[in-house]
Amino acid sequence: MPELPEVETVRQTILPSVTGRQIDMISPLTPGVYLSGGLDASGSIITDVRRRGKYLLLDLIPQDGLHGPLIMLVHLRMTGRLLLRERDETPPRHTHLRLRLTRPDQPDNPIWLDFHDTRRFGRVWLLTADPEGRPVGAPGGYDALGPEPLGPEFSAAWLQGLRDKRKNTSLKAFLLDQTVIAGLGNIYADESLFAAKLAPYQSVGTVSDTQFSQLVDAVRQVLADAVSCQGTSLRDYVDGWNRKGRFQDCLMAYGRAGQPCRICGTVMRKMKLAGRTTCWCPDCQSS
DNA sequence: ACCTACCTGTTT
DNA sequence: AAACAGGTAGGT
Repeated sequence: MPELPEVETVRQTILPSVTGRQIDMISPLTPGVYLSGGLDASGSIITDVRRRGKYLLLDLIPQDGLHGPLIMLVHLRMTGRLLLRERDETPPRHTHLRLRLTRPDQPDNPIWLDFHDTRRFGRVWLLTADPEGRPVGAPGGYDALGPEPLGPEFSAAWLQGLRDKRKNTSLKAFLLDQTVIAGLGNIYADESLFAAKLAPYQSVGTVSDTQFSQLVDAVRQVLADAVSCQGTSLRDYVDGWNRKGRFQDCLMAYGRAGQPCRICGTVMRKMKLAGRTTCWCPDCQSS
């Protein structure tokens, strides 16, 4: 489900409700989903919610004075959700972790934050933080993440520097590689290539400097638009208050095979690339 | 770079 | 019954 715009929207929706609250109870409901590594989050105060690629990081300060800062690292994978609740209702099916959160000055006015995941691919890790606020011992992909696409290090120069090493890979596979760009998935890779007017099967080695520059602009534009629409809700995705996004109404490429291109009217096509269904306009994206 | 596995639910 | 779904890790 969630790519950068959806994860960012979840971050923004839960941030004001959880910041400053204390985790006064933590309930793992399904074995294997919450990996605490022997650490204990209960009693910690949540001081911030950050995002890196498709990961969310809840910054925690333990109150026992015995431990340094902790980070609760969350990856929603395909169908994960973080849901705020104002009542202690029975956890719905597929709820795997529940946090009870109170304000230290209002201990009798709790809210709950549930991790819900139909397919159970998602994970929540509890990790220590290093002095720079980075998680220690994060799962494999985290430390290898490439630049944030909406940040300054993501540039045509960065992509050009990868061109030789990755010359034979398709642009689609390139954009899905989290070490190249952190946060794109199947939807926004297709949307970015459409916006850049580049064919998804074009090999990286044949992309010009000008085209890389167009691609950088396209990725930034698409992601910024999708964030401002609070993400794409096709099936499962909702924000922290169980609300759908609106970007599904703005899709130009993803899921549009067989339908007319919204620019030129040509019938959109699809092919399998990097193991994922890929949709493109054979006219606008001819390269 | 490709496969398969991990899961459940929905659509064909 | 089979294919497919927003993702990633592990093996080849």
